[in-house]
Amino acid sequence: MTTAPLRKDAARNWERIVAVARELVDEGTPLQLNDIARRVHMGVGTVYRHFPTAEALLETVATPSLEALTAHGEQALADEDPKRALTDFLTRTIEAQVTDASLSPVTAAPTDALPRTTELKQTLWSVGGQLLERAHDAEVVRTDLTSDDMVPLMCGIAFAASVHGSPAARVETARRYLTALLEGLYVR
Amino acid sequence: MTTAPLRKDAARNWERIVAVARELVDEGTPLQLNDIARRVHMGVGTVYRHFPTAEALLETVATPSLEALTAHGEQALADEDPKRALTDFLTRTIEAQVTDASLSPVTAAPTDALPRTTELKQTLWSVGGQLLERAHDAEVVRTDLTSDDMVPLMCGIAFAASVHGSPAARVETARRYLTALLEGLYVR
Amino acid sequence: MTTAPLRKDAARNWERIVAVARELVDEGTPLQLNDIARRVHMGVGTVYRHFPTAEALLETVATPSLEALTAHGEQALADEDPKRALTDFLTRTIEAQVTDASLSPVTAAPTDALPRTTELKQTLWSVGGQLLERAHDAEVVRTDLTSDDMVPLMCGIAFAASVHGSPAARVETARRYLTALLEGLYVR
Amino acid sequence: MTTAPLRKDAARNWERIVAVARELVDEGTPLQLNDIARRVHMGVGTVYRHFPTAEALLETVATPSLEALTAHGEQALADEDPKRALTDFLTRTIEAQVTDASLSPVTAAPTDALPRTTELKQTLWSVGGQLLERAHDAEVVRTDLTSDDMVPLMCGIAFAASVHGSPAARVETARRYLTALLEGLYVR
DNA sequence: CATGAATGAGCCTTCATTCAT
DNA sequence: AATGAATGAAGGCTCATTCAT
Repeated sequence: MTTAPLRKDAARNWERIVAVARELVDEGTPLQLNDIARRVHMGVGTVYRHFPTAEALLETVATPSLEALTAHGEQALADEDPKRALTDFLTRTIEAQVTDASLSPVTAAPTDALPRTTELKQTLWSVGGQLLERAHDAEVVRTDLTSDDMVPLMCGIAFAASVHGSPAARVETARRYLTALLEGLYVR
Repeated sequence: MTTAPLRKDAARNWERIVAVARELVDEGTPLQLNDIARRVHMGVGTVYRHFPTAEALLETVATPSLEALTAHGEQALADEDPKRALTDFLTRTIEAQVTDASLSPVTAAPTDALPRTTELKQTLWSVGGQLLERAHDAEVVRTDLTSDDMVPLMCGIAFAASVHGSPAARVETARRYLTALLEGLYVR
Repeated sequence: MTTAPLRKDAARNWERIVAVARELVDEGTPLQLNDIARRVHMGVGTVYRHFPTAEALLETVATPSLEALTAHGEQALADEDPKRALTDFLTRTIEAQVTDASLSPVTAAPTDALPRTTELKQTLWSVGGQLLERAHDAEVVRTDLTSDDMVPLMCGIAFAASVHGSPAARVETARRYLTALLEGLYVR
Repeated sequence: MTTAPLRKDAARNWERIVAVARELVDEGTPLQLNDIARRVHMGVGTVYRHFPTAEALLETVATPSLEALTAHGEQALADEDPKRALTDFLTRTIEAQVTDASLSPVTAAPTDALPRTTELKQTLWSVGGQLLERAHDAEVVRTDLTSDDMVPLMCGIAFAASVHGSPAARVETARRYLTALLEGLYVR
């Protein structure tokens, strides 16, 4: 589904690489294609064929989360309460960022390795922008923050939660920070 | 003034190393002791003698900013208006973080290379904590954020401002983000 | 034949590295992987791929001698004369130690880099132990030296022969020292 | 007493350097003049002035032991029993070698840094040679080992005792090895 | 004499990437 | 397609020795 339909064995290889990369991301190990090749018992060349750079692999690992976020965002657009819609969306975004270590670098990167990533990120920004705009229009949020600020702020909160916190407490911490920010964001 | 009085020539070398390191930090180049030795035309050993690790050098570069922040914080403690004191302190902190690239890593690091750094960071946390506590007591801020959250939040805002923003606009962006956060923080 | 069947070109490289290492050992030069890479005109990485540490390379160089000693030891076990068997074995061991500079460090090392080395050393100790035990049983040797003393004593004699002797005379010297020791060892 | 009478403070420095070097030798730390300078709180230059090389310092550390051995040897020459005299001398030598880590390298070194060392070593060889010769004349030892073999054999035994043995057991082990060797040496 | 800053060769090791098989 | 050997630049760090102060 990435580009061209892969042969069955090639597809299996692709899956195994991504699966192992996912594990590495989860345990905080940096992705090194050599390392991964060893772990999946393939030649480096094979790994390079599937993923020309470590970034491409990382983005592939992040893709499901990005897709899920996008889907949620689109559902939120269907919510008739603009404030709730925005809050839900941002909460999910933050939770995902804090939970999935592949998201922060991919989200914050100024440039992407895969077109699919660019596409997803744009959709996400767009959805976020629309949600914010609706909230603006409904006069439930202040107007000095724009849709361009959504991504940085979410990254910032995720980052804040990762400073000095046990990984276990991160989700809770991030929620608190988001709450504080939202309190500031909402018109009262 | 750092530890022991250096000989005049050694002091000059120390200065040159720190100066070059400062430039590298400003242009976003990672500090590498070998690299620095080449740039200042000294043997690696000389650089290693002055700064046993890259972290020690980075902290040395960051020290003046940390000292300035501490000084400002202590002035803020003298302000009789708790809200203004806190706002001023946080604003300065954020401006410094965004302006001086050496601050973020040093601030966020769980462990320090130099005792002086530890000392300054502790003072800074302490001052921030006191300012927040006063604001609490004066009932001008919400109580669900504690002094332990100050540092992460400041780091988060600085990080947020560095995502997707031209360096030029960063100070302004960071101020806006801080304002939003403060709006959420302040009791209304 | 070491671990996995290597590709032809890789095998050739392996051979060249070991050959050069052999020369260096013979001329008393310490093994340094960088140095070897330069001498065999390969990238450092290639040498590191084949031999992760200098110890691993040294043990590889020593392996043939260890194998030969083991084989001789097993032949000696077939000798019906316990005294002659022990004498032959120790004589060969000493000659090898004095002749091949890779043996002493590998033999004396408390820990090994390659499993094969551990295996060979254990076999060797075991064979030596059995030969000594037989001699004990036949009451041809004193009982205050045990099989645990064989290795140290052989190392000691080899070391003694290397003190103050021209390399040329070492084998002869070592034989004389072994003779003296055996005279003391044998019951009379 | 080394070369020229030192000024009082210089003498004190000399003593401190040697004392620290002694400790390092005892704990198995290699002698590095930089390291020592730091430990005795002197400039490297000062240490270098007193001891131009690490070898010179090591020999200085070893000197008292060498002197003691020499003295004992000369006493042994006064013993009218040639066998006992030789045995005593060799026993003491081995015990010293095993006990004092500075002796082995100095004894085994083909060349010396200090004239005093050369002198002491020669005396020691000479005394050992005389003791052996007397034993020869009294027909209590075999004649295929000569005085030139004394030093290597003592070094070898000390080395053997240091292979695979807990430091605590070394003296005892070395004594056993010496006994075995002497049994082979003595005419029966 | 004492000091200790400076030197820089030299060793170790890693890793992204290429390319022959 | 797959393999994995080879590459070598790059970075890290140590330490014996010199020499300006």
